[in-house]
Amino acid sequence: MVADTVHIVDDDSSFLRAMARFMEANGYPVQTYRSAQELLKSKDGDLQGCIITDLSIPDMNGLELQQALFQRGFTTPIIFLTGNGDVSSAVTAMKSGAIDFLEKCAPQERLLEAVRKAFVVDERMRREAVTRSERRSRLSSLTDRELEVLAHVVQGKMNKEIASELSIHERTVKLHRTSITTKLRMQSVAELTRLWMEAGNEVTPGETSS
Amino acid sequence: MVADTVHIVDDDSSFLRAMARFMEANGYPVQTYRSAQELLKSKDGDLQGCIITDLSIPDMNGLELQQALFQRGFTTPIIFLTGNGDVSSAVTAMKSGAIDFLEKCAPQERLLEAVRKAFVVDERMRREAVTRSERRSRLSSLTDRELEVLAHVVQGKMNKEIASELSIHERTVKLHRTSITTKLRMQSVAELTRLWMEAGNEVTPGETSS
DNA sequence: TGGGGGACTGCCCTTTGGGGCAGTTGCGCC
DNA sequence: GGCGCAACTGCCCCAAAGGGCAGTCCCCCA
Repeated sequence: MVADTVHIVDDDSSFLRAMARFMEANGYPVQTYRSAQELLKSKDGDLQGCIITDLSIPDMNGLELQQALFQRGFTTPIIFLTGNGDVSSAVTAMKSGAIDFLEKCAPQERLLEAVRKAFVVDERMRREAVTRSERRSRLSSLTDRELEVLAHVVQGKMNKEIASELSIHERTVKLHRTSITTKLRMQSVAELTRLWMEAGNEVTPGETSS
Repeated sequence: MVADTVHIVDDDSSFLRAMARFMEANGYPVQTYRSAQELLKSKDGDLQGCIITDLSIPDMNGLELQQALFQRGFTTPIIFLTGNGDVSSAVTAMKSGAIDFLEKCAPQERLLEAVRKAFVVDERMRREAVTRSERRSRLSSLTDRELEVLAHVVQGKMNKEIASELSIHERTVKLHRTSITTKLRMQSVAELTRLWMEAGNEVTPGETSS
């Protein structure tokens, strides 16, 4: 798949061609689809870049397409471009996270601006997803027991506390900790805490055995 | 100021009265304003709850009111309710963070739903702002030097490293650390790291010696 | 002019963390 | 049955953290 493509969905093929030419003229790789299904089926991996769709397309309307993409886990930013837009649809689309909702008569500069913004958003979300999953996978290299110990460590507990709460010996806790820091290549509690939080984990206080 | 009020802005006084009655009938405290200025001036502290505004009000339009509130630091959720809405205004409003953009002919249930959502959002933002500023103020009880040391601590550096980077003695670093943990009432690096991050500070790697 | 606070140093002690070495147990797998 | 792996324990050592006590500067403020 080509990186950062403008995916255009519209059943009006002359409009589709014109829009494709316009985007290409502005330096964007383009892929066109005559229906929502066509787009959903063509998902080779994922859709990178952004989607420009008409509100009323043959099989499902644009809002349904938006939902369908969302449910399939796509986060590709969507720009609605429609001839017959109404306030209600526009609001629904925006609530669901659309980048913009333009009428076909809108100035081209508005559209280009939306595309630029969409690309920025896509890039950011993509990058965040990568680092998040990278952190998750690093954590998943730990055994269950090690994760359990780590959960206590990031709460700032001492080895002896962890030991008593897990009903194991302090020496064993130390052993898990060295294993954790070795696997994750982190020496300090501060780094572990950051990794833990940035991987999206919650720091649950638990019972502090006073 | 009364907690969790529905603030209604509209220049049509008969509509304003009707809407006020409707909201009160649904159990919400209400305050009414005949213009944007009236709302902006009446800000006794801050506006708690949500704002329902017409798009076209005498002095400034609803979108301008939204901007004005934003610039004054208000985060009160806004619901637009308009008779003559167009797609473009709706999109602008939603982009700027409006909770909803309804037409006056919309079913009342939609409006109530929007108000409920707005209240939830307001409550959440308010709570987050409180904890954030609470954390900030706790950090601000530290001296400059202590903050400097803390910045190094949350990077997971050892006392001797911090000492050499600040060109002071290790004993002094320890001293600052005890002062920090005493003032903040936190014993562990993990807790300090969390506080640091949740207060919105960045953990700047800095130069790791060696 | 004296007092208080912040930053700093030096000595000395205890607790905690980290880890080497040696060993046991239990589980799954070829 | 032998092998690897995870979990676990015990002993021993060193390094780092934490902190008490005593003291020095320096600056600001009553």
